[in-house]
Parts: sequence; C-alpha cells; structure tokens
Amino acid sequence: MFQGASQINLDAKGRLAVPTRVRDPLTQGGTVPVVLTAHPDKCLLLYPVPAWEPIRAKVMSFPSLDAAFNPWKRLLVGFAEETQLDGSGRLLISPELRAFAGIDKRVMFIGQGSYYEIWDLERWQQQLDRLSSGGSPVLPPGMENFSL
Amino acid sequence: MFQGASQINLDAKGRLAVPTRVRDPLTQGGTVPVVLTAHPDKCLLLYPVPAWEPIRAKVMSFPSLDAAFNPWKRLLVGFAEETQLDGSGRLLISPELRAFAGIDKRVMFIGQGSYYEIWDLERWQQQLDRLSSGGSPVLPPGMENFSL
DNA sequence: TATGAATTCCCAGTTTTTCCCACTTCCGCA
DNA sequence: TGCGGAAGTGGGAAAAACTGGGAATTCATA
Repeated sequence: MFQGASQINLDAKGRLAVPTRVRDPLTQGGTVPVVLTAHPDKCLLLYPVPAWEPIRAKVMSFPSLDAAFNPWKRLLVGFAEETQLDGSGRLLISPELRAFAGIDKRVMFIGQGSYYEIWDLERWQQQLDRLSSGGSPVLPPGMENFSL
Repeated sequence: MFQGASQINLDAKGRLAVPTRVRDPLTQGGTVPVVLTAHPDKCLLLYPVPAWEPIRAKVMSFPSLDAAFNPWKRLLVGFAEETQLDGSGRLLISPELRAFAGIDKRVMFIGQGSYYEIWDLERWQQQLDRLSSGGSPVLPPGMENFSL
C-alpha cells in the first residue's frame, strides 16, 4: 500500500532518486523490476512488475478493431517501459516519458495505493488548484454520499 | 511482448534505425524477416513475419462480396511489404508507406504487444491530445470499471 | 552492349548510454 | 558536540549504439 508525497529533483541526466523508504516496498529489496508508463492526466505511473502484469493483460485483451480502445492501449502499453533502479536507487526516466509528462527537473512523487504517480511539480500544483478553487468540486457519480 | 515508446529520426535515405533493445525480440536475432503495413489511423504496423501470417490469412478469408471488408483488405494486405533490417539494424520504409502515414523525418515508434506502430511524430501528438484534452477522457463501453 | 541511375551493403567517426565510483550532506547516536 | 553511517548528488570512463557516407552491384534505358 503506497502512500505519501515527496518533492524530488531530477539530475542533469534525467535520473530520479526514489525516496529510501519506498525502495524496499517497491522492489522487494531489489529483486523485483518496475514499470513506468503514462496516464491521460499527463503524469507517469510507477508499478512493481507483478502489479502491472494483470493491468497490461487487461488492456491487451481489448478488441483491437474497436477504435475507442486504441488510444488507451497506445498510452498504457505504448509508453510502458520495464526498468530497474540503479546502484544508488535512482530511476532513469526516458526522454519520451519526460516529454509526455512535461517533466524537466522538479517532480512530485505521490503514493496511490498499488502504484506511484510522478508529476511535474508545476502541473501538480495546477491540478491541486483546480480542485480547490473551483468553488465546490464536481463530485463524480457514486461519491455524493461519501463521508470523510 | 512489445512495449515502450521511442522517438526516432529517419535519415536522408528514408531509413529508420530500430532501437537496439527491440531488434532481437523483433527478429529473433536476425533470423526472422518483418512485415510493414498500413493502419486506418494513418500509422504503420510492424510485425515479425510469423506473427503476421495468421493475421494476413484471417483478412484474406473475409468474404470479398461484403463491401465493409474491402477497405480493410486493401489497407492491410495491399500495403504489406516483407523486408529485413540492414546490417546496422535499420528498416527501409518505402515512399508509398511514408506518404500514407505522413512520415518525413521525425517518427514515434510504439510497442503494442504483438506488433509495433510507427507514427509521424506530429500526428502521434495530435492523437494523444485527443485522449487527454477533453477534460475527462472518454471511456468506451466495457471500460467504465477499469481500475489502474 | 554500354552508360547512367538507383539501390544495397558495409565501414568508420561521433554521439549517447550505462555502469560505477567518490564526494558531500544529513541524520542518529554516543 | 563530535563521530559514524547512510543517503543524496555529481561526475567520469568504458562500452554500445546511432549517423552518415562511400563503394559496389543491380537494374533500366538508350
């Protein structure tokens, strides 16, 4: 169960130093590779491979002649890259994924249960503002009676 | 299982340098030829021949008097060309296929499970924007309860 | 059959990537 | 407050990959 937020700077080579306290839960002590992929909200998703596999399988099972599914498959499978942390616990983020998420240096690293989200810091703050400033946030169906 | 995105430039001769990490999976170490063909979304598809054969057979088996199938057959079979990577792992893309997909120089190379898609970079970004920009992405039927 | 053009194949320079090491900073503990 | 250890940060060297060009061969045309 991943949670918590960390503000992190990428170095000049595009490497992201994963916070120490999440390394072991994420990679099971270095034995498990991870997968980086893209999300429609223009952030990146980070999964341990075992958690990613069933999701990829589900996406791959979509009917490929139905045009509505193709953009999702292109996003989720098309951007997915399997990788490992380097000797210093850093994650190399490819230029393609950085470009997609608008990431250059400052990023936000957010636990989201079964995965982490990686946001460009500025974009993260914008999306926070949108939730807070819009008067009352729009509640999706099924959440009207949600109680904190 | 092909996945991942790479931005690649064609050289002046129309050659596309296939990324090293996908060469072996794609050609089984150079022993297997590949097939390039066209997709209605104006991108190209790249298959290892063994994966392509059953698909071509399936398309060829469509009833030819049903008008709805003919455009598919013309695209998938009509544009298909069998080829090989050159000694430097490059793929020569014919002028016909380049014209069809609007490819001149900058392309995006996208893994899609059993095949790769090759997009003109600009066209690729346009189709990404269509998924993200509409506020909330459009969920096709059957995907409403999909959980990442 | 000869000439020209286009294509294919191959080689080598240059750039990029990857892996590893070392230094600095921060934190805990004595 | 000083010391030890761990973590974050930056850099460098070796290896691999990309890019471009050039030569040889094939094909077409006169």
